[in-house]
Amino acid sequence: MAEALTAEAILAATEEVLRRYGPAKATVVDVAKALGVSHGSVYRHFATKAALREAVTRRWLDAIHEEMEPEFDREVPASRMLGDWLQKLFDRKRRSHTEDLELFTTFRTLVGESSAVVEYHLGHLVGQLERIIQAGVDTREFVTDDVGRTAQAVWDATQVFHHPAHAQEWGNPHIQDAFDAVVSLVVAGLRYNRIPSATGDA
Amino acid sequence: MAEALTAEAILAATEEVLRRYGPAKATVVDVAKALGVSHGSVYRHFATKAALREAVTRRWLDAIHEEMEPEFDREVPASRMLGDWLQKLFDRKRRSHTEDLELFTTFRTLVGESSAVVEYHLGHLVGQLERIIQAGVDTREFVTDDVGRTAQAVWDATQVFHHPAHAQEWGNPHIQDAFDAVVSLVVAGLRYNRIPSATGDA
DNA sequence: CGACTGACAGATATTGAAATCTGTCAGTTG
DNA sequence: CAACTGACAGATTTCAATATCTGTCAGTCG
Repeated sequence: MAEALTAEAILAATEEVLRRYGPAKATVVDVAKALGVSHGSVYRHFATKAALREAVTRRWLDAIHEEMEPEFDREVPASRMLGDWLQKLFDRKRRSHTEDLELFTTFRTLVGESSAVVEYHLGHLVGQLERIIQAGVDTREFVTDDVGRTAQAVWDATQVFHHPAHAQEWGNPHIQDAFDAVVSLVVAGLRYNRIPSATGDA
Repeated sequence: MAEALTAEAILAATEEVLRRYGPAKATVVDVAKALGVSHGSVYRHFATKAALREAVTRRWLDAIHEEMEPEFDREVPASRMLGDWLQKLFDRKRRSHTEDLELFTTFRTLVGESSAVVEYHLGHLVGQLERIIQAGVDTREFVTDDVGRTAQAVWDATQVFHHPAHAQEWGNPHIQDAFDAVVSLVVAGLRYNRIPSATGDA
């Protein structure tokens, strides 16, 4: 009674409950129980269970945004920045998959529930990629007609290394080799690539 | 009674039953019923239900091999062959997804059941890619230190356009654009790519 | 004698009744 | 009066009984 119930406290409790029981068993009643309040109170802050889960998902994804935010340094070539950024993303995903499979699975389920949040998240990451590629274009290291389109292509070409549907492949001992090969291919492509625009000419 | 029960007839009936009832409902009893025999007879030809399903899967995948077999023509540049091959594979997958979603889903389920067959299938397709890339290397159109490794990289980079886990994205109206962008990037990479070998130097 | 049947045991799937959960809201409390 | 409770209706999930399926094999048939 001493403290007022905040949205933040509910989110923290929800994360805890999700981690404990998994996405299939976690209920709003569980969250309320963990907070020592009635489940009706939770509904003062989140209109539905789906909204509550979505808020947790958004929080998790925002943490990734922040961690992945690229730092620009004129001394570092764009190809290096790009490789490091992709490696960092891959490492993060792979680590969370191997070190806490249960949480990873929970996360994947939640992500599958709120496509709007995910779309925003993906757009944000591709935006970071775009800025790195733009830096490469500015220094003449990369060549492309359409930075946004190319950033999306790089994202698409590396899906195997960050899309959760491919998580089981991340345990393969040769996966780092495969990653290096794809990044190398993509970087080579960026050095001399002119993607014909959808409406443009050759 | 006139005709003896053949493995071939059982496979055809199994395909029909799978198409009709889906992978979850299709039973060995259904297959036997469709053939007008007791289900015990089916077990004379296939040791288990899993083996039966696997045989159907192998058959389907073999049909893809055959259809995808590249034709070599010295007049056609390797980049064109590669693009056409990838486009053909993408079209085939996308078409089967949009035109007969139910069968596609059934197919995906079966594929998920027999990893050994799938591994063989993937190896076979990557082998076809390898031959195309080798043709490009022979004509100096492509540059690479390791054709097998590069073929795998091209495969990995285009997963979004053939891995069934990404099927829902194939309905996106901009998917062909995304495909073109990735293929263009990959082809540009092949024109000047030296993937540092795992143990080699820069 | 080789191809097939049909009854069987154990494993798996289906079903429907009971329990639990979600979302609402009139009422309680400080 | 703002924050919360707890009882409620309808939706969803659980669970145990029941039915079906898989895989085997002794026995039938031509």
